[in-house]
Amino acid sequence: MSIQMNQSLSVDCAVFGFDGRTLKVLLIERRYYAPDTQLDRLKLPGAMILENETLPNAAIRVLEEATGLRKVYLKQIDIFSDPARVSGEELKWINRHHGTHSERVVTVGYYALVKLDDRTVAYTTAKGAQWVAVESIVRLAMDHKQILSAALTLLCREMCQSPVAFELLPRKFTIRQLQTLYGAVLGIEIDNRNFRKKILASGFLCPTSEHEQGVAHKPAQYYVFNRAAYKKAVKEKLRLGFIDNWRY
Amino acid sequence: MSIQMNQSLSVDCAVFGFDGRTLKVLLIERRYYAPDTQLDRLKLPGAMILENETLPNAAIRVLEEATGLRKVYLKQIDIFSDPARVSGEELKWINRHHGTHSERVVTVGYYALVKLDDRTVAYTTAKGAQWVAVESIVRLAMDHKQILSAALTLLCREMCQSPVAFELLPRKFTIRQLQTLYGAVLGIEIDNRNFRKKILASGFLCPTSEHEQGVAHKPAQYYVFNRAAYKKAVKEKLRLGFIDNWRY
DNA sequence: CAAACTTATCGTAAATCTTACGCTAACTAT
DNA sequence: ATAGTTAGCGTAAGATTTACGATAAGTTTG
Repeated sequence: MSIQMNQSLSVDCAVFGFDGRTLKVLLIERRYYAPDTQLDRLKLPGAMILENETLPNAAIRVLEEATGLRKVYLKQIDIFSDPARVSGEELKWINRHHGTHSERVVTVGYYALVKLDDRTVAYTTAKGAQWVAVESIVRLAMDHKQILSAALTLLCREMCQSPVAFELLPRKFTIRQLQTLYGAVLGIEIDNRNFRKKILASGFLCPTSEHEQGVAHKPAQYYVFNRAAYKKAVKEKLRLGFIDNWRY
Repeated sequence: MSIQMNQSLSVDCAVFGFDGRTLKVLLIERRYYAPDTQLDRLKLPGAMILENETLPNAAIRVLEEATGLRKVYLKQIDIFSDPARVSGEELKWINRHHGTHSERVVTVGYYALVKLDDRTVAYTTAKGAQWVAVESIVRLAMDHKQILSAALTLLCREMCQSPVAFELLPRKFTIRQLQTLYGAVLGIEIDNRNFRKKILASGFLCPTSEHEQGVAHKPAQYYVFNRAAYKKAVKEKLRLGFIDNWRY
């Protein structure tokens, strides 16, 4: 029993985006130091934590580096502290890549939600990163597939319990877009009439004067998320419930 | 910009217990290495992470050391990674206490729920630890008050969304005990008739053949928590909801 | 251009759930 | 015996959820 030595602390980020149809995650190709090794090619963006930096700040730094965005929704997933989570070739790669001599790397997973607009897509692809449909991902470098799975589980829960969905949509969106997003992430079919009713009843959506254009059906109105109304509502009511709601 | 050196990773645990009236937390008195310093006396149980140990395992180790219990409900609260969260005298104390030379200590907070039975109380008090009513705590060593506050916030949420309350009660309990616990932790008054209805409707409680004895009113029946029924229910239904429940 | 197709948006009624609260039962303490 | 307490049952009003009908407003097709 001894206190550990040469351990490193890193952050890895699962960055999610929604293209209107499916949920995507940002992956980067890692540079091999030994091209003949059988290491997986794609990984989540991540970095070692720096001196005088909190973990959330490290995640923000990684996010800005990867997407060019400063204000993104960020949430911690979990800590991945299995002593063997990176070892062998993977550990060598990390030490080479970062110029460290770590025997162990504990990482903190974060997930981020970004709006997949042209600017962001241009920035990330210019950096050689890729937006990959989440369902199609089978393996990733190190234990990043595990981190991604944990991120997805948490995202589903968060989507049901707080208005994080809006982080994935443009500022102005239609109710149908919101519905499609919920359906895609949760993997469920949603009745559009009841969805609309429930969402509008919340009072968190403000209609704009704009409507869709050029769609092959009745054009839908655009809405914006009213964060102030949400925060106010949280303060007062809203106890979400195991065995349903408590509103005693 | 350099990778950090001499950092340590620790775990700290907020261990909660319920004595039938109020929520309590386990605090330990720390040994001073310089009795004249003005450091706070009480702290949460914690430890440095060992080589070849995951963080959850470190928390389990701390818990067993503090309470003698092996199987306790454990949940991660958050990571406390402010570079200045321990510094000056506090940092000196830590290095002295653990025989380290760290410049920085990142800690992972956990909260634990234990049944405050005679055996556990005897064990902890024999160790010099104390069960302190949560509302009465004003300050703690280092940033442990902050960790405790974060633990409480999370506990409230968890109590509403999953059946963690049973971890704080004896195996056999009355519905009134459960109600008192919810009321105490959430700080709300609960109508006993509706509470009973809601709890029983969940199907997660099994009646036993035993009843209270020697109470100055109609003796209540004892129930046990049916974990299997709960797990089964989770698998099927139960999407808890922002803007209420989704059951489409 | 009319018909077909698609989604938006409004409604409504049945079913289910929540909430407030009355009432009797069964104990102990006085 | 009486008062005081909580257990435990029930019920009715009010909200919410759910399933689904119907019309509106565009584009695409023939």
